[in-house]
Amino acid sequence: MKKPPITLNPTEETNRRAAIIRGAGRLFRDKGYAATTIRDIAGAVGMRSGSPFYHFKTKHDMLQAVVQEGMEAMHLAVENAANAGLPLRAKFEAMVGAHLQALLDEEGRDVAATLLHESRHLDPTALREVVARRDRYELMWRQVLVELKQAGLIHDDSPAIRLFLLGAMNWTTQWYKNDRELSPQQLARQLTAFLLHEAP
Amino acid sequence: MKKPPITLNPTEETNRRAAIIRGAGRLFRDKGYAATTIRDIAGAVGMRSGSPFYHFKTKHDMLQAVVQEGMEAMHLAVENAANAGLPLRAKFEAMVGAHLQALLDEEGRDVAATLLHESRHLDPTALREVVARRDRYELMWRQVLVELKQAGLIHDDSPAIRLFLLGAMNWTTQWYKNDRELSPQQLARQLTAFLLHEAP
DNA sequence: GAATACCAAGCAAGCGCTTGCTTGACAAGA
DNA sequence: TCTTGTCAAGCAAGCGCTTGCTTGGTATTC
Repeated sequence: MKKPPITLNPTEETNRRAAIIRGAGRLFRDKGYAATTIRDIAGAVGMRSGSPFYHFKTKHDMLQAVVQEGMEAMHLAVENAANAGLPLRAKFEAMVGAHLQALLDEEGRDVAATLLHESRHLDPTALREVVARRDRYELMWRQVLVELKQAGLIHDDSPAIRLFLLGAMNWTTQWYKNDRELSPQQLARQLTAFLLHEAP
Repeated sequence: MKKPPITLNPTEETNRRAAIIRGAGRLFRDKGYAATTIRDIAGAVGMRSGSPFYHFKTKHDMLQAVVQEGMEAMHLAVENAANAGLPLRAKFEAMVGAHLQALLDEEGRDVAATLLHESRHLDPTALREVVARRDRYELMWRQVLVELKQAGLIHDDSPAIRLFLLGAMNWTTQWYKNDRELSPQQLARQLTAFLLHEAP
């Protein structure tokens, strides 16, 4: 049905749809989905209030697009870290680093935070998709925790511990400032060492 | 200015102001502040849409009251645990248990979750108060982490580790179900043992 | 009869979204 | 080369509805 005249680089600034997703993500992260108006989003990309609806059917669809992008980015980043062929301890730290970087780095932190904090405003169908994908994501963490326990590096790999770990990482969106001295990778090193009870 | 006719038990169901706070807290937790309407809140306590304004000047004031109650409950619970004269390890577990219980138990979980997730909708003045109080709250955690390190039970008591710990606990609001087999106290025991690297 | 607690009704502003129309770029036909 | 037609992209205007909040009135209680 759609046939763009020339298939150019989709990251081009000329791609207005992507610009709307980025602007919406930014606003959803800053003020929340419900408190963000279409006029806010349109203004953020230099449009008038009716124009975003040329690219998206509803405001809800914009949220869905932002969340989708957040899921893909996080899953991909951690999957790459898990499959890089690293030895166990380094793999674990790399996964923590990938999760934190996707969550905190300038590029991508808006969509990731929207995924974490605004998914509840999705309709039931879209929410089910998010939950299913999150379950697949957590499988990777379940697996690495099993390996860590088998190696004797931790003593508990139960679901509660996995959720505590994910919580420790996800909560960074609430306190991490990008102007800090600590990079996401340094944070990952510090958290990993602490969890594995390594002496300094 | 306000002078209640009889200072009776404030948990009495006849205290409509407290009922509004509870109902609002419930809704703020479930749908978020911005997505909750005055009509929702009024309906939750059996009023018409204009009546809550007899007890609160604005919707924002309702949020402020809910957050205030959440802060007092959490601070008091953990403070009691910290000052109960327990030995170090037991004190730490008691503090974790108090924090989790305030966050997860039926009574109080709505206001606590609102404190954690909706404070950003407060105006700058009210927000400063929340931040100041949170800083005093975190002092208690900073202190116990220092003691744990001195005792050799952990190897890192830096700010990042403290924030990771608080994040692990705070994120439970996103996954804990009250119909679970695990109570907040059991969760506290499990998390404490894991962090202190205790063998099973 | 004053104070308390609420209701019925409604107002102004803002909301998501729709509509009819304009604009600039591009390609094809004469 | 000039016209003609098409299309993506967006604008101006506004519709119907919801929002937070106000107002005037009314039971009930002391």
